[in-house]
Amino acid sequence: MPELPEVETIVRELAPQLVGRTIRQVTLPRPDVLRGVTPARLRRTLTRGRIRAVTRRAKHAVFELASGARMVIQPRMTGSLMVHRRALSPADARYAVLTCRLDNGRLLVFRDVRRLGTISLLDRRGWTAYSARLGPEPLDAAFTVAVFADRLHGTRTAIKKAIMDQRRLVGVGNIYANEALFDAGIDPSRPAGRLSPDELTRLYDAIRDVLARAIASSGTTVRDYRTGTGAAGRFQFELRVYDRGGEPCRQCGRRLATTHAIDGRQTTLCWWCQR
DNA sequence: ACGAGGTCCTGCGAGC
DNA sequence: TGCTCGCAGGACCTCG
Repeated sequence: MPELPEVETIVRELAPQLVGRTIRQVTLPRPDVLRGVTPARLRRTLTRGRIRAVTRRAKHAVFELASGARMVIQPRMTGSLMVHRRALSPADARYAVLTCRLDNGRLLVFRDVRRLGTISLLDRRGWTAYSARLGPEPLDAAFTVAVFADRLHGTRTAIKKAIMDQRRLVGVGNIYANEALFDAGIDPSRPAGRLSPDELTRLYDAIRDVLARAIASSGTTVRDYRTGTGAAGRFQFELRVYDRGGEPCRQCGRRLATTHAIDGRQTTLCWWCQR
């Protein structure tokens, strides 16, 4: 599932192939993924649009056009973004949600099997408002441990749920929440506002470290995720807890436990190392 | 203000 | 073997 490192990887690979290109033709076989924009308006805005930048905000890929319009794509669970050199295979075409034919003949394709992903279209003002509703970027220099502590202050929500709340900080989903809490040695069910300054610092460091290491490995492929060139990520080989329920803890050797007690999401932890 | 739970969506694996 | 059922889960919604 694309979280911050996966979307960052996708965007870094797509940008050199897309920036400066003009969109010639748009096909939208699955318009139910659109949010706040009609198929006609998206087509009209994209067609003949020149791509000025491809960036990431939170877990979203942002395609900025010369007109100032931004198409924001959230891959969510099973979404992928790729540039194809030739016509799509039947398997790709089956799940294609949006296809943009470029002036060099290549195809930018948003593919999403489950279609929990979304596409929206924002003008400058809409983008400012959209971005303002999201929390700070955890890898930005402005995101200090003091900012992190402030974002968690006073809430009794489980710390795992809190760090996945995109209004508090962005980019952390289920995989990296599990990993960061293990790395920091913190029980995921602890009330967020009750963490000691030392625990907050450890978790802050763990979040930034795991995200940076995952970017260096081009993300985590457990099932569906592919990079912008179609390759699998490599961080699944570095995972310490996620998807490892029942297996031995890499730190103490005890059996890792999986629960669904926090927000109904799969949580894997070591009861010994995360007390 | 916050927490709990429902909704979207479809492939896959468990179980009978 | 072939079927049904429930799970995977990020963001957004409503209800209490």
